[in-house]
Amino acid sequence: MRDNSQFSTRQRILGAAEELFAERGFAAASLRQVTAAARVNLAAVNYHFGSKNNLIEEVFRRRLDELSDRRLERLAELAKSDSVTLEDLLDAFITPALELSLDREGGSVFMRVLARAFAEHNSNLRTFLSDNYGYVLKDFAAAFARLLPQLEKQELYWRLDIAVGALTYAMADFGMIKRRSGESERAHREQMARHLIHFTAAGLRA
Amino acid sequence: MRDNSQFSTRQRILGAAEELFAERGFAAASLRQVTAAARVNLAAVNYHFGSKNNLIEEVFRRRLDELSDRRLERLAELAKSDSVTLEDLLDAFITPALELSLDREGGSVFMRVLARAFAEHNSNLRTFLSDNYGYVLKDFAAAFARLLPQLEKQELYWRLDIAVGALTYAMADFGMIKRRSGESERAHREQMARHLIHFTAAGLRA
DNA sequence: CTAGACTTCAAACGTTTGTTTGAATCGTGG
DNA sequence: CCACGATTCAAACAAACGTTTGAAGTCTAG
Repeated sequence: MRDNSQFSTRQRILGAAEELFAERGFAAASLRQVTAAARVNLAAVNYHFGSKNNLIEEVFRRRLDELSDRRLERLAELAKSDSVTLEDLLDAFITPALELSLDREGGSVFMRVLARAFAEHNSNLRTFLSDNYGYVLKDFAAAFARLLPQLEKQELYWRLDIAVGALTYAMADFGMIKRRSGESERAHREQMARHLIHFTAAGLRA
Repeated sequence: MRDNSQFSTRQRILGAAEELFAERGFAAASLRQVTAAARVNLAAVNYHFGSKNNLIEEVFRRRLDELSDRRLERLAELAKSDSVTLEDLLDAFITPALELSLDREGGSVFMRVLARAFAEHNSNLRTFLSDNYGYVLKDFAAAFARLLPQLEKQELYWRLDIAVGALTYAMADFGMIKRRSGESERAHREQMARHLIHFTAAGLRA
């Protein structure tokens, strides 16, 4: 359990909600569990966020605003160069997520929350994420298209879809590979990102 | 909504539960919603299954017993041949899932339920699935190891982990690619499987 | 120091949850 | 045709849910 006692009520709620959403899902994590973990009053959620749904969206906003910016920054940097590889492009997408997941304050937990959102097939959440952060994926898709001109559009979309799946699943640590005993969390995640780029680049080029 | 009126109470509950678990998740789908959709009495769940948790496990058992058998059958067939490719092996794993998802009675829905299970990180569900069906993955992993002898064990496990992620995500139809208007569900899913095998084989070989 | 806004708090609201109960109904073998 | 086990049913249980309330407490600008 993270110790957020030095933070404001708002931040403590967001941190506790993030952890419980990752562990139990959005529906199963109750506001009573969240406020107990954050050591704040139950009514604080509705005071600071209005509703549970708004709290969920705020959990995403807090991380995704920065993550999206960093990804687009890296993409913009690559646009200056004229010898961009597939690996560079994947790196621009993955490294910001890796850095977030290495953040001292529960970034890795958030990647699990993000993966949960993909499982919520018809919910408002998908709409919220697509409306607010869909442009990032669109920009990257365009960059991939320029880098893989031999692929038909439809063919490219299939492969990108599969790639996003692999990325989502892996960054959420849903897999069976456990961190080895002597290995730091950081080293484990960096290896994961390295394998992810290697694997996905090959799949896209195939 | 499927019409299961010709089936027994038990089967109707399993069908309705499968659909609602896929759509809303295990916690958010209530027994009242399930029994209403199945048009049976609320108490029928506890009469036939004992508890909600047992119902959840039974939803998996109903599909996974057969799916696991089919996968291992295909794997056994490949063992007879002496010119097995990576694509053959992936096909042995993917095609049974594809056939299940093309089943008349909601097989495609089940793949979404299965993907939900991966998001349940610490729950009993992961243990239940690993204890009862983990041997399938183990057998396939051994076959992949024989086919990719140049890869170190650890390296292979990384790639298989990523491949399982791509498979899970894609077969659950979590991605953004929608079925084209003129295209049948069957054709869409067959294309998906084809791309999946192609992409994953390249990633494993890379 | 006080007025006024901001924040926290315990308590309660009406719903909904999974589960249990005992009676009613069904279906079949003797 | 009756009896008995299997199934279905409406009703109720305590517990947990998200949300609202109004008072108590905290903090800061004037």
